[in-house]
Amino acid sequence: MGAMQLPKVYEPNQYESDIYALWEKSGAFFADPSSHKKRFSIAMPPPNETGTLSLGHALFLTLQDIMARYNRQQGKDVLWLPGTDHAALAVNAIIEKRLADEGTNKHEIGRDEFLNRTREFVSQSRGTMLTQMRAMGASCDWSRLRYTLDDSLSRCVNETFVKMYEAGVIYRGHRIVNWDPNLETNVSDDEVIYVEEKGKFYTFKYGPFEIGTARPETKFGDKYVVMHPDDERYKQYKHGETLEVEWINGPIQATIIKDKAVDPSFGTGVMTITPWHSHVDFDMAERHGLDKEQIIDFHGRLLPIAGEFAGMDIAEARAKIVDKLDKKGLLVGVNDKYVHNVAVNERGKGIIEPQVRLQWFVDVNKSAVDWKGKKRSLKEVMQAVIHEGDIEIMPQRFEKIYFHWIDNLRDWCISRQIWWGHRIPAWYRTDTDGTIETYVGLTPPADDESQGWNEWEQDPDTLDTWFSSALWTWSTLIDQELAADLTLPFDELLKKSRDFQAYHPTSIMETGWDILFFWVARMILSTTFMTGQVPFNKVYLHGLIRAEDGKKMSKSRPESIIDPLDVIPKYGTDALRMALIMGVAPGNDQNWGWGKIETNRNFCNKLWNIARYSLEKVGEQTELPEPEPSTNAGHWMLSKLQLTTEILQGHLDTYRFSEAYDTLYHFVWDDVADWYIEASKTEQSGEVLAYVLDCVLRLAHPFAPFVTETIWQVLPWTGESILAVQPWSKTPKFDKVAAADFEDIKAIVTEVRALIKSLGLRKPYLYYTDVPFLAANAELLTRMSGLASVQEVSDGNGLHLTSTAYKCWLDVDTTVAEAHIHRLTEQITAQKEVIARLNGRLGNENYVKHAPKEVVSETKAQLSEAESTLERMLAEHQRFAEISG
RNA sequence: GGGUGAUUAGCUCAGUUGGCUAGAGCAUCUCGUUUACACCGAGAGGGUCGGGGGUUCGAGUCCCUCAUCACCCACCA
Repeated sequence: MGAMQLPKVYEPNQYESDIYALWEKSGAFFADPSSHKKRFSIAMPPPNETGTLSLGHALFLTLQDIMARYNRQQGKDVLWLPGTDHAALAVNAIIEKRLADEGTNKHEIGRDEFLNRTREFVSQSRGTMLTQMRAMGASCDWSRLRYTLDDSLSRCVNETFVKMYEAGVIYRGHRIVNWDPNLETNVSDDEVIYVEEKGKFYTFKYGPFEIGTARPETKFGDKYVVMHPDDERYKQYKHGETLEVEWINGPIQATIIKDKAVDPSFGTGVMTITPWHSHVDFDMAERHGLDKEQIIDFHGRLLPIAGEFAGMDIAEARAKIVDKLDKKGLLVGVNDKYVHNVAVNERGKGIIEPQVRLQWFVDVNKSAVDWKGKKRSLKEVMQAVIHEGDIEIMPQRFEKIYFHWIDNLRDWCISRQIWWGHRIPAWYRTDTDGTIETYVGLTPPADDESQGWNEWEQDPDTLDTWFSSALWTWSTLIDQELAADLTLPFDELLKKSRDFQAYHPTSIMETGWDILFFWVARMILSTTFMTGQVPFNKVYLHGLIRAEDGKKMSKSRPESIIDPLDVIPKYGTDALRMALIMGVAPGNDQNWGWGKIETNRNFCNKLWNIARYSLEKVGEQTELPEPEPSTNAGHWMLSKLQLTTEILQGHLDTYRFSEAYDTLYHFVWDDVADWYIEASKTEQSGEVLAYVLDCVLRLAHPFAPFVTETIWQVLPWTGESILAVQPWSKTPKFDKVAAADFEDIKAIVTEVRALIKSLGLRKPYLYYTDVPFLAANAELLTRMSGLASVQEVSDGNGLHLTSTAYKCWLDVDTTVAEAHIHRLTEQITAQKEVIARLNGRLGNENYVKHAPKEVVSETKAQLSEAESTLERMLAEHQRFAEISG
C-alpha cells in the first residue's frame, strides 16, 4: 500500500489480523534467556478453558500487553508467558450438564469416557480462546504456551503435594467441609457465597430451655445444649451436667456445655448443636471432645437416625418435623419473617451442606516452612512477604484486605470429588483385617503380594484447581524435557531450568482483585514453600467491568454482557483497549460505556489522519534525519515531544496507565494535531513533521499497537522494520526561547479567537507593533486566528482592540466598542480578585515562612504577571472610554 | 458484627508524597465545510469537590464524625 493511497478513514478490521500475523512471524515476542538485557517477566493469568473471552479478559490482556510492549521499548528482554487453566470445577460442571441433557451421567459412561469427552471439549475451547487473545493484540511468547495439565506442570503439582505431605503441611483428616450435594463435591471456603433468604425461625421447648433454629431437620442428634459460661440466667446448670428431655423421637439424654462462642443476647441464649453439619458446632465439639453424628446423607436425605423421617429430603422433612413437634406441644413459636444467609456454591449455586468428611487439607498454621532462615507457618510466610517488602501490592489498600483474609484463614481443603483435574498422588491398600496403609509419592508404589494386602488403589479424588494454579509463575518455567525425567530431583530440576533461572521471580502479577484470595495469596503460599522465592515482586490489581447500568454483567441478564468480539470488528481492537483503561484508577471498578469506545475509535482515526497529512507533506523520503527546526512552532513541537516522553515514561514506570494514556491522548490531539499541524500548514516543515510522526507512533504503540504498526508499515523510511521492537527516540535539540515564543503566539491566537467569537467580529484586520517574532509569524497568526489580513503599524490609529496577552491590535468598528468595554469591565473585576488573592497569600508571614521557596517564588511570579495584565486591561479600558466618549 | 471503597460539572469518571485560579470524555449552546480527519475545527456555559468539625500559612487531597450507596470478610444457632 503506497503512502498516498491511505483511505480517509481508518478501517481496523482490514489490517488487524495481517498485522498480528506479521508480529508473530517476526518472532518479536520471543523471550531470550541468553540475552544480557534486563529482564521483565509476567505470567499471564491463565483463563479458564470454558470457551469465551470476556471484557475482563480483554482488560487484563490490555494492561499486561501495555507493560510488555513498553518494557520491550525500554530495551528489556521481556517474557510474557501465556497459558490456559483446566478449570476443574467449571469445566466439570459444563460436561456434567451436557451429559444430563443427553439423558446420561458420569457414572454411566465411566471415568475414562468422561475424561475423553472433557479433553475434546477443552481442546476446542482452548483454540477459540487463543485466537481471541491474539485478536486483543496480546504480545505474548506463544512458543512458551502452557496448560495447567501439561505433564511438566502436573509433575510440579505432584512434587508440591509430596513435599508438603512429607513436611506435615498436607494431612488427611475427618474435618467439616462445604459439601455441594448437586455437584457431589466439596468446595473451599472461598468458593462459598451467601445468599440472603427469608425463612422461618422456630423456637422449641428443649427440656427446661427454649432453643431456636431455622433448620429443625438437623436436630435429631442434638444431645448437647450450650450456653455462655457467664450467663446469669442459667447459672444453676453446670458444665457436663446431664438431664433427660423429651425430643422429636422420644426422650434423650442431654448434656450441658458452657462455651463462650454462644451469644447470650441472641434468642434465649441457649442452643443445641449439630457438629456434623455446622462449622461453628464442629469447632465447639472439637473443643469439648463431643460426639458427632451424621444426620443428612451426601444426597441431601435424612439418615436412619431420623427414625420415621429417614429417607426424606430436607424440604419435605422440615415441615413434617415441625408438625410433629407442634403436636407434642414442643413448638413455642414461629417467626416467619426471619432473614438469614444460605450458603451456596458460587459455581452452580447448589446449596451447601456442611458435612464431616475424610479429606486432604493444607495446614496453614504448622511451623514447617523455611523462610529466610526461620521456621514459619504458611500463614506467617504469607504475612511476612508483604510486611518485609518482598512483595508490594498495588493499590496498597488491598494489603489490608489481604491481611484480614489471612487472619481468618482456616486449613485449606484441597480434595475434590470430581474427575477433571490433577488426581491426588496418594495410594491406599487394606489388610485383610481392615488396616489401611497410605502411600504418597510421584509414582504408584510397587505391588507386593505378601502378607495378604490388597492391591494399591489411587485416591479417586482430584485437587482443587487453585492448587495447581498456585504454582503457575514457576511451573510454567520448568524445562519440559528435564521434567519428564523423574529421577532428576526437584531441586536439580529448578536449577537446570533455564527459564526459571532467568525469569523467576516474575516482575509483576497483574490480575483482578476478585481473585486476590483464590489465587494471589495461594501463589505466595505454595511458591515460597516450594522454591524459596516469592512468585512476583509486585501485584497490580485491576477492577471489575460492570454493565452500563453499574450492575454486574451476569449470565442471568444476557443483554448486560458485552462480548469483546462484537466490539472489535466494528470499532477496532485499539479502540477497545484504550476505552478499557481510559479514566480508570487502579483497583477501581468501571462501568462499560459505548461513548468511550467511540472516543477512542476517533482517536485512532486521528492518528491515522495525522499520518496521512504528514505523508502527503513529507513525500517519499527514505531517510529520517534528526530535524533542525526553522520555526518557532517546530521548536515548540520538539519541546512538547520531550516533555510528553518524560511524563509518559514516569506514568508507565509507576503503573498509572490511565494518566499515561491521558497524557498521550492530549499530546497527540491537542499539541500535534490542533496546534503543530495547523501551524505547519504555512511553513516548510517536512523534517519535523516526519520525525514527530515517527515518535508519536512509538509512544502510542503500547496503547494502540495495531493502528500504529499499520501506519509504520507504510512509512517510506521504516523499510522492513517492525514497530513493536523499536525503542523510544531521544528528542533532538531545540531552541527554548523559540519554543516559548510559540507559547506566546498560542496565547494571542487563543485570545483573538475568543474576542472574535464573543464580540461577533467579522474578519478584522490585525496590527502588531515592532515585535520581531510576531513579524516573523504574521502569516501564521492570521491563519490560525481566522483573520482576513495583517498589517504592521507603529501606532494604533482609529478604533482597535488591544490584546492583553501581547502587543497586537484588532481593527474594529464603533458597534462593537460598547460590548468590548463591558467585556473588559468583567475581566478587570476578575483580575483584581486574582491579584487580591495572591497579595493575601504573600502578605501572610506564615506562608512566606513555611511554604517551600519555589512555591513562594512561583506565587510572586504569578502576581507580577497578573499585575501587568491588569495594567494593560486598565489602559485599554481607559483608552476605549475616551474614544467612545 | 468486622473491613474496604465510593460520594468531584447534566452523565461516566480522573486528580502520586497537601501548593488547584479543580480537569477529561460524553452531553449542551454558538459559530465554522480554509485541500489530514464531520470518526472534524473554533469558542462558550456548567462544580461552595456528600454534610459538619479539626490539623495547617494552605485541604478535593490528612484526621474525627455523620449520612447515603456499593462491595469484601465472618456468620447467629
